[in-house]
Amino acid sequence: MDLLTTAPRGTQDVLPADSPKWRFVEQTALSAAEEYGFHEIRTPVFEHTQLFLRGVGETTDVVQKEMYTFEDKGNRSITLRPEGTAGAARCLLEHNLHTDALPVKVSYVTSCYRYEKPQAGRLREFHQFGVECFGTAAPAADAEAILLAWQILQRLHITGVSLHINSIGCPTCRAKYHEALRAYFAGHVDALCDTCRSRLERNPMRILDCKSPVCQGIAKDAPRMLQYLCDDCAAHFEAVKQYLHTAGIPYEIDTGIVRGLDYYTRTVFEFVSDALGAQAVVCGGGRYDGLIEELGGPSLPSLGFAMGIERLLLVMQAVGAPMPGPAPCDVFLVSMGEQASLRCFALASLLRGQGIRAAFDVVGRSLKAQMKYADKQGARLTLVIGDNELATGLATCRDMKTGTQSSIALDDSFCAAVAQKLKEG
RNA sequence: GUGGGUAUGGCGUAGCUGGUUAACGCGCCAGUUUGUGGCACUGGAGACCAUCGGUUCGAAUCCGAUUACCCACCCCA
Repeated sequence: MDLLTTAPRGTQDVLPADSPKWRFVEQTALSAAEEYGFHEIRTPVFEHTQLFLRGVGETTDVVQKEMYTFEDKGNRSITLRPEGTAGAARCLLEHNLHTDALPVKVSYVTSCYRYEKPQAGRLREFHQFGVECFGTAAPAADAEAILLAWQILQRLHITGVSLHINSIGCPTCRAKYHEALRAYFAGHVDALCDTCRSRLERNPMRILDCKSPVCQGIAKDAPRMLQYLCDDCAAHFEAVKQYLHTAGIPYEIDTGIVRGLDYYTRTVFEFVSDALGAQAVVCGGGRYDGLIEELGGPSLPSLGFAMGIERLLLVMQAVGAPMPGPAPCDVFLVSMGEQASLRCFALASLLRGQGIRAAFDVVGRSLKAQMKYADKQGARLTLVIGDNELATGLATCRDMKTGTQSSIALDDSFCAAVAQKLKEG
């Protein structure tokens, strides 16, 4: 393997042909969020390791085996962010944003880092668009965030996604439920698969989601979280569903949804695509009422969600959603000879000053080769300038679509004349 | 971290019962039009067949290891 010409495992370059797609997705998400009152923040790529240990949870897979953690030269333990919420929460507390009118609503586009085994839709460096809404316990906020996610998917023309929601309760009722689950599965320990047996202690809710037919058979009759929700949690969940109903968003209750990050409480949701393979969750989020306090802040019930940009792009590709490509050249100035080249150089600059995408030959190619190149760049117009044109002060203008040619004066009216030609085309 | 698959010029592929100069399409460069693109035709550049090692008189073709990618588990965006 060539270390100099091969990017590290699980990373991806975004090439010129694709960057417009990225910008389209990011801008669509960010501006939709803005309509909902979420304003962009930018936080560091790395944070103190401690933040993620506390925020994400020490028992989670993400923290235990997937973080890029290192010591800097000042012997501080530093970690490349594995997700966006913890950093956003830290930012909120550090700048006392929560002392302003609540809720505080923020959005972001960030790169995240997780040391995982890469596969389709799963990278070591990946990008998330996310929003966080700090400081409200009301179910309307849950529904609003879900509606925003839904809106973004619509605007990206992503079809074939379904919304799955669940409530995992508050720490109190969840603990009771875990007990009930363990008691139930204890009677079937021997039949469970190896992974599920290890899940029994760590996270028994995961067993409900096991792919093994045997485990599924056992899990079928297991108690459900929803039965164990305390009155407050149950009422909250009901209200969220009511808002969703009002918004006309179709959803299904999926008791298998258990977010893998410790901070989640009550509402959790996922948007799942039917066009992707195993990594089909395109958006995931939920409520995290205890996180801010866990980080040393005040009690500040909050929620948020994140979308994987690479995954969004994959689905868009799969469902044939329209995506922009690189902007084509408007005008290509074909030059012959050194004098003409100097003139084209100046003229191109003038056109660019008017917001026209102009290019000229910087290779020294033949007229024919320049024409060919202009065509490849998608130029709508070519302007040929050689000794004749320099002498007469009239450039030959060729419409690349129709092939018709005309003259454009190389005087003060030049830019306006070119702009007019472009408008006609 | 576990299991399975794949690896040939820039891209997509053929060749793979081992045997002289590794083929095709697209792309790139040039010519057919010595001041004009898109089509067509002609020519050209570009690959020690992922890497390392082994079997053999001889390997892109067989074997092993490594790496990367893909798929599934796990986990998640």
